[in-house]
Amino acid sequence: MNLSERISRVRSRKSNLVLLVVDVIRSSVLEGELSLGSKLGNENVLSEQLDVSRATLREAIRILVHEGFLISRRGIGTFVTERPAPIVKSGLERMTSTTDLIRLAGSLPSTKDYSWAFLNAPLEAANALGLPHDSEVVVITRTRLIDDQPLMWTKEYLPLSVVGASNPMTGFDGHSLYTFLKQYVGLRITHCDCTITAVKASPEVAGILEVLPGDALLVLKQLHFDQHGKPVLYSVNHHNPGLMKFFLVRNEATA
Amino acid sequence: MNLSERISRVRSRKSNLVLLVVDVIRSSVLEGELSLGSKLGNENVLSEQLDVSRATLREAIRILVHEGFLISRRGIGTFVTERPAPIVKSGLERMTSTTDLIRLAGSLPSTKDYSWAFLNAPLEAANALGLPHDSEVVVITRTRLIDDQPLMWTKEYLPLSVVGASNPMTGFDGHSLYTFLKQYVGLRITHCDCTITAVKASPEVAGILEVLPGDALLVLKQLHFDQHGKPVLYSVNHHNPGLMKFFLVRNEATA
DNA sequence: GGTTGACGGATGTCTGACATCTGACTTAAC
DNA sequence: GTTAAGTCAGATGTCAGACATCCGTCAACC
Repeated sequence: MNLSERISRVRSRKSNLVLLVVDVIRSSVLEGELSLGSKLGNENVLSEQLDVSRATLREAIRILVHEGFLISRRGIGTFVTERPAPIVKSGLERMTSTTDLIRLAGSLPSTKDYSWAFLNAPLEAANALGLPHDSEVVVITRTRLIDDQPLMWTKEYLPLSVVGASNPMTGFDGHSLYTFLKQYVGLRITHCDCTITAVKASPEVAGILEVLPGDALLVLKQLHFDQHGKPVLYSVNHHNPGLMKFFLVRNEATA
Repeated sequence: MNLSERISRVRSRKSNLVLLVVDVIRSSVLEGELSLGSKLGNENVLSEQLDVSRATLREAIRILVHEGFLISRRGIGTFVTERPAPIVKSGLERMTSTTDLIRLAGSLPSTKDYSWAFLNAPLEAANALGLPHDSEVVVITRTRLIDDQPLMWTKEYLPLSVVGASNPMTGFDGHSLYTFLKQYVGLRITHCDCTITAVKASPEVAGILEVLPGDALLVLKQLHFDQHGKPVLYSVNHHNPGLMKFFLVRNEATA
């Protein structure tokens, strides 16, 4: 299936032609239809093939260049970046539901000790979410397991302005919070700011994750944003580094 | 200084007007001249103010939307994202020289205990670099300091096929290995695969980083690739998490 | 009071043109 | 024969103007 076939197939569905073109070109690169280092057709020809204007195509190319998939050289052409095949796609730079991640590894995901409560937000969470310091929030606590081994212990903070003060968690099945927010609250999490650090396991957390007190744990603190750019969820995850490592592709700075 | 003054000041210097406009708008957001959640002028007006065409401005806005700084709503306008804290740009997803990173934070970078030697590559490094198990490599060891406090302890493995067996490190000033590889070996590091984990500090490493034995350390293991997609450098970095946290923007999976 | 529809304003897209850079080729000079 | 300068085609970079489409507002209407 070539580029123009791809685009005509889904064109009717949605607005935002630019993002559609981005997806089409990126898919072609990832699936190997455009080989590494190869040259794209020139913009006039390509825009004709895709049946979009050159301006639209250029906005799409800008994004892909920014992502590191393409590289444009004035006077020469636009090329697919020469990088080896991504080893594990969906590294840390993409948000992935923990459930999916475990399934992808061929293992069995599960959850234990799920509970939620109204609590005053700790200072750290309130600051991140931009709430007054004594605000009440919904705090969700749970432990995620991989093949019945404790993988991560999570605390998630939801402002009442997001889930409402009465029956805030109705409809939540204990698995994917993203899916819950989308289906029952109408919020799509589009990105999050993630801070990574390491701590020694306290006796309580060690018990939960079944490691020794004092063992090193990976901690991810994440502030999630919805489609309007508003912070709607703050989470703190403690990981057992013996069971979970994080992977990431880092790119050369463009400036 | 408003936007148009900014742009006229540096316009002559460089090509790529789009990236210039990106920088100008992003700086305005980060420095607070455009407040969070505020609306940008409409594209026609703004392009006149910046003295660029609307097409150029739109390519710049696309990038900033993609980065999460702006959000465009059709029929309404383009707004600065409501992020509580200005992002430290150049997060983990971009490779940045440690020296630059420390300078950017307004602190003083330095190095101590620099040394290198020919050694047989440990299994882990040999596997990553695709070398036979008994291969000799150049191993560089050093400790990076921020304001004279130990920040990270690094071991870096270079195949002899990269630097040569005779006088491999001539020209290296002990600071930026990237710069050395570029200037003296002709290799540009374009990206790296990075694995993040956490370990307990051994007595030796604790002594080097001036933390307590058993403290949690962040470990980055990185396989660096050159412009041809070949692995040319494997590094293992131990970080003091009290002095260094890693930041990252994670995006929604597009598929 | 609630619904409908017109309207202004904003982003999304298209068209066609010119500017400028790059690599390759041709040509002239030594 | 070798080297240097000049020319040219082709590519991206930028520009200008136009129309399409979506959104919030508000007046008019039932």
